[in-house]
Amino acid sequence: MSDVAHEANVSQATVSLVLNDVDGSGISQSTKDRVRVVAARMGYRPNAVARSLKLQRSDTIGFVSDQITTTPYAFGLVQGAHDAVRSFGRHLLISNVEHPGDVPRKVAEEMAVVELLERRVDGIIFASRFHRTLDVPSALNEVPSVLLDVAAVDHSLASIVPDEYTAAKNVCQLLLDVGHTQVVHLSTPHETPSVTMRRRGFVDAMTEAGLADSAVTIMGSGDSTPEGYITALEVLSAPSHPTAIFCHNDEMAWGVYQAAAEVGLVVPDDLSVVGFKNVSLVAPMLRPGLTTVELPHYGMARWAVSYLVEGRTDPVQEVVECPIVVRDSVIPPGLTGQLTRNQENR
Amino acid sequence: MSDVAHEANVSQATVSLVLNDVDGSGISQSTKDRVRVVAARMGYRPNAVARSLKLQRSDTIGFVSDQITTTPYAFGLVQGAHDAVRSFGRHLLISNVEHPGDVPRKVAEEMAVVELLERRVDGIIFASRFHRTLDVPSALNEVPSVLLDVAAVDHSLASIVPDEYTAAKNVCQLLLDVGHTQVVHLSTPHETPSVTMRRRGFVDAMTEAGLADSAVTIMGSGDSTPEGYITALEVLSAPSHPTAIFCHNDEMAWGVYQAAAEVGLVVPDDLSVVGFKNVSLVAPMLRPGLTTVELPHYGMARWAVSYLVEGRTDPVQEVVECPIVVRDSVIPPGLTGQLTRNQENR
DNA sequence: CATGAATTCTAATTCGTATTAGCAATTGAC
DNA sequence: GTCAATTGCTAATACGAATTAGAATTCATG
Repeated sequence: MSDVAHEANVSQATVSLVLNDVDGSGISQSTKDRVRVVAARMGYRPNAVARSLKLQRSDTIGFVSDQITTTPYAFGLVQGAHDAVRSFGRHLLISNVEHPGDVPRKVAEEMAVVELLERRVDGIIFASRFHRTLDVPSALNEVPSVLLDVAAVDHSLASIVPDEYTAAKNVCQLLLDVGHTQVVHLSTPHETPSVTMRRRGFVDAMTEAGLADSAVTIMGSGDSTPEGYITALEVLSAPSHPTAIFCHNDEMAWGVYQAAAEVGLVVPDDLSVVGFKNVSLVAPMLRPGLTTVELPHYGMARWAVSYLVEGRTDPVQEVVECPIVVRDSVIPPGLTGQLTRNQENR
Repeated sequence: MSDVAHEANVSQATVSLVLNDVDGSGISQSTKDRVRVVAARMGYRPNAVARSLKLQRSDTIGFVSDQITTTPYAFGLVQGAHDAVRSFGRHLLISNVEHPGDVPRKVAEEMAVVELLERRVDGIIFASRFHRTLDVPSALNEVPSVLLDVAAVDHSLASIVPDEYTAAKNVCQLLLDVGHTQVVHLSTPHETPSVTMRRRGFVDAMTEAGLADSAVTIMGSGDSTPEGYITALEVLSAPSHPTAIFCHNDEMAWGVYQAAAEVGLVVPDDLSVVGFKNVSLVAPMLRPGLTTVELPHYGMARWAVSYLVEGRTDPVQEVVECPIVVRDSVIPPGLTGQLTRNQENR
């Protein structure tokens, strides 16, 4: 900047005033033009580090997560945060806490936050790959922060989570609406909010339909495709099998498709299936397309960024609706044979 | 730091010397202890921005990509870069160029790089979601840079790409080794290095096996699962169908599985299938598990980071080997009925 | 022509740290 | 008791920009 100033025969202050378009600076148009031309000619490029130091603001947001950058699951979160941040002219500093290695997770998380604070981020988004309850790093209180998909034990920080309970209830209702009465919930043996809320949504939907007794929840040994397959195989091999299955997630739903094919059942003719999460690599690729619940990760992350950029600090607890994505895996029970499978599945 | 200095009755310089453990500084042990205690008690946290300004080094690496952060495909690249960077005590500034919107891609890329330069990153990794040839932003020359999965038109920058040609040749060889002679390559109508190198690998493997005449490459209308399905359906419905299919990627291979099921063919009994990319959400989840090629994205990204951290600037053109991941989708042709499908597929 | 007002610019300071030259006090040697 | 060497610390400066108080010049007015 000094070089530009010298070359344009003005002071460094003038260059700063011109390039930042400070109004009320009273620089004559001719000087402004001259400075701009010289700066362009010399290829002047502002030093954001110096700028940050002076302004006490880095135009950078920290993003701490567990496995998000690392897995193909919740990349909508990073994507939303990244896009939103860029649209505000800021940048994203990502810190993934995954391999705790020798240090316990809690310590690793705290360290990640502290490192971001040292870099003077203007705010921090603390995200989880799935909705869970956490004892959140205390250093988060030193800067505006938002919890993404994380239910904190105390509610002193703003947070945004999906309404998985209502979503689960709604997809189940969708099954009930077309006439299913024998619905099984294929769940997974974890006790995160994600899991329990989906279970509760299922149970409540069934109960309200007067089907409390037939609301069967079955626990697989995990939440992946092969685990869904194995569990579904048992369920579907039994003499009387359900006419619909509500899966904890799309991956397990795929396992259900595989198990159904194995025992000669056709989806959706003999078995309706719904998933959860709308995994882009799975749900739309299955044949027939899987009806599922969309977790609005992208929008949630955008909201989190907006919250920080707007300078808010109030501890709102946002709960967002999850839209149902209807595809072709649900039809009324007992329609077997009435539809020619190959044709109606596009 | 001044506050700490004042509280410990020393100068700011002393605090700096102590906290940075400068050797040869000649600070007495007692003073060191005192300073450290005071700093800890006051919760002193260094300002990385000021540090960067003074040291002319940000300990930050820029990561520019097209769709990586955004899609579940090549997340191994971000993951590797992130982990490597963290292990060196640095941070990653991610800039995804995707929605060019009103500005052309080239301009958007150049802008992304320039923004990173303004933030004084110590180096830039310029990555692509898939291996392709690009006219790379010229601003990359102003800072140490590595091209990841990008073949630049000129070779002035270091780059690292997978050896897709050899990998393709090798998987095809694997099919030939077990006895297949009627092999079809299911490709996609793009002309990126990824696509052409896999095609060439296929053709060369076939030619070297004396099967040049039966080396059939079929182009789908795209590279996704449904597109693979549609194309495979045609291929497999023909009176005489191949005994093995080499797919451009895992997603298309899944489409082949679906098409096979549709026409009553069993994988691998009636049809062997190999994919490419080892997509974690697909290849291991298919039944039978898909034999495919692993693109070593994680390791490539780590290499790129190491290159930058080591301060290298030589324009190496690294080409890395892609391991084959053997699962259960390949067996010799003509074994139909000899294996009981349900049992051997785990 | 003097005075005040407006215009146009600059000098000086600041942000928080790293680093070097050098000062003061202590110790050692004779 | 003197000088040199050593120990232990500090003052001062720089990094690159933003910002403010005010200087220098021009203009308008009576």
